[in-house]
Amino acid sequence: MSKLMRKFKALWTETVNLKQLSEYLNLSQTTVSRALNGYPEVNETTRSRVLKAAQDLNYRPNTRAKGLATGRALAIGHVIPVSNQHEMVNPVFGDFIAGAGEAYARAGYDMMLTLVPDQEEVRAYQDIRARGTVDGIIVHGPVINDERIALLSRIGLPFVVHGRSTDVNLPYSWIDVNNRGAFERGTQFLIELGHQRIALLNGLEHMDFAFRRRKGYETALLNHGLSIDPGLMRSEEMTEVYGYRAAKEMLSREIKPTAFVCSSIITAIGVRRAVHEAGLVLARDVSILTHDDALSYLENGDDVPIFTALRSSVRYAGTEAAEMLLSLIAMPKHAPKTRLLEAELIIGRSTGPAAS
Amino acid sequence: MSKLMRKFKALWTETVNLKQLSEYLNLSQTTVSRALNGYPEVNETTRSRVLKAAQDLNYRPNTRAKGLATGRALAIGHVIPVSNQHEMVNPVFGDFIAGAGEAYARAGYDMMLTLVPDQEEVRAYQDIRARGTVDGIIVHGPVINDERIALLSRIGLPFVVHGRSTDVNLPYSWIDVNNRGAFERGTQFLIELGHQRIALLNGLEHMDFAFRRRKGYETALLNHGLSIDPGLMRSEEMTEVYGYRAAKEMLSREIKPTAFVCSSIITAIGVRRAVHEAGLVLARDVSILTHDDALSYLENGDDVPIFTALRSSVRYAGTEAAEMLLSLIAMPKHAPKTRLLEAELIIGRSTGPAAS
DNA sequence: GAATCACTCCAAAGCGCTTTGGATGTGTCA
DNA sequence: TGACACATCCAAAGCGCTTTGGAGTGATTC
Repeated sequence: MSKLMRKFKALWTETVNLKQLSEYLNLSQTTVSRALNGYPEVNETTRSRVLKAAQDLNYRPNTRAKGLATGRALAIGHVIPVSNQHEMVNPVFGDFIAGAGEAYARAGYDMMLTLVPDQEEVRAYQDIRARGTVDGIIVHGPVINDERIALLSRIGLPFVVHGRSTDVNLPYSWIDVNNRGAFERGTQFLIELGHQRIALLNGLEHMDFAFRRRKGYETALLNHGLSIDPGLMRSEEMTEVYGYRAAKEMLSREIKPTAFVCSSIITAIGVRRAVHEAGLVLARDVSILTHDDALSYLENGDDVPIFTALRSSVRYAGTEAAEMLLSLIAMPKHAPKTRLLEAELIIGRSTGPAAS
Repeated sequence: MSKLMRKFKALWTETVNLKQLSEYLNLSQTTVSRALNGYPEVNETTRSRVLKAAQDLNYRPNTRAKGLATGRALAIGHVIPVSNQHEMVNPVFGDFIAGAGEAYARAGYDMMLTLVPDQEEVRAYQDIRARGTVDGIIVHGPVINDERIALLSRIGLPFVVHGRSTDVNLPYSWIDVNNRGAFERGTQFLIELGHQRIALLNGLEHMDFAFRRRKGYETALLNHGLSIDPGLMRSEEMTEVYGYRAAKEMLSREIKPTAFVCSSIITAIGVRRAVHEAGLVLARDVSILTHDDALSYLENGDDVPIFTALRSSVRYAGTEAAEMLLSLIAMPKHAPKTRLLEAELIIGRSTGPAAS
């Protein structure tokens, strides 16, 4: 090990910057930078010298400086709306992030999180844009007629929506599950099992996904000549207690529903609790069908699914969304991309023919 | 509106930078910068002129440039280890982040997420340090004798651990629940109800929290002259199916456990399913006690808790961790801070006297 | 032999901000 | 009146990188 190298080696845990690296190599910063970034105008032998030295001295380019110079941030923002009334963190978020994170890691991008109270949305997005910390963002939790879409288009920040927004007519990029189709299919499945009184325990219906699910549910009922009974429909934050309470109430009626369609496994678990407590048997007396985001910590059984479910991996959606956004950033003038995922109907042990 | 102002107003959705702002004001960049950052050497009337103009022109300092100049990133990193064997995203993560995010927002910090495969940890942390994207990090999911702590101390990046690491003797900052104390107390509670055969469905015990919980559980047993039966102890990823399977197996034995201590509500839900399926009645035939992270989407009932639980809000822990880290960054030469949170014992409807 | 070219390399400008080290003007005191 | 402090402002350097516009070699071509 040369003297010079030792001198630099001493800095090992410190940060070596481009200047130091180029001094060590007796090359200009220009050449070193080009060698590292794969530009052609540098001799291959020098390039490998540079690469070796960078490795040895543990060189990492400073992200901020690089960003300043290139105008790109090499980071993607995830903006999660937090409502003051509903202080709930979307349980789906962790898995989505995990999926997206993989894609970012592959592409060398960082992931930036911002929690935005829903009154401050406009301000927040402008902030993000102006401060230039990210090259694009993923929009979470779209509602019906979501104004963020117009805003983001206007300020020209690339974005992909996880979900869609009914009543927004601008073109924009999104990835979504076919919620309507899935719930129509699921409901139909129950109808074909002979169920006539099917309850819907939906999420908050100003959220676009929940709105679509209700449409699907209603479509199936109408298609089979069943009437839509508002008394059998609920729309709330999808907690366990919500499922429990709603089911308990409905099951205490004179005329009970024979099946429940839930928007979340967690809610379905609550329904199951109410069913047990009422002394009823699942799949025999009462059927449950639920949407299943295939969350890693909440898998729906294993070989034998617990609940009959409409399954769609939110983690996969995360990876896909990330990749869509990255390619959007790479080709800014490209038309918006969209992607509709189909949910799979999984037959589990929570459904059976309607009790006669 | 002046001509000049209109010219700038046109840029509204564009970004106005310091130079443009200072030209608009006929002031130097220095003065404008100082005015905005509250330095004393600027006339109060000019300062308010500047502030007004910044507001009008919608000026936001570019984060990267600011970071380059100041050496601070104004961002905190959250590093989540992802194991290849266990592709699970910690369900606790969302709530923790929500809590931390609040603190960051108040302090004007951004939040940066990095998913790190566990073989690449050393490299990843050095990367983070060298690239300078964050001023400090929160370490998630500490294991026993976690080598990240030594690494981070060595490279001199401020950090706070969410949890602790047994067998690490360096001083470091952490915030943790008193897992051992909580599980000792919980187990003792069951013993006092007359339970003798108490099963433990723990998380993965190389994780520090799980290790501590087992210690607490064992301590309580030993304190009351009960023996430790490895046949009643499990250590796995805390899923619903895990709880179900383990409980189902144990309840099919000749000599059944009369109570279960679970490390997660999700696992407890699985146990409950097995209990029902075995035709047993909760709290009468079998008791369940669980740790409860008070997750927003998985609340343990409402006024009447479903499960008797050791409750500790992970969201609160997030806020506290963030604030600890921020103050650590503000005062770098300060001694490490530590914070031990006590879990609250909540009596729910899942426990009762041991069946005789 | 001069002109051209490809190949390597470099000096310096610039990204948008902070901050150092003055410069200028104003008031105060002897 | 001059000396000094104080208040207010500015020019320019610097943060670590990329990138533009050459410069210096040999080798090739006519």
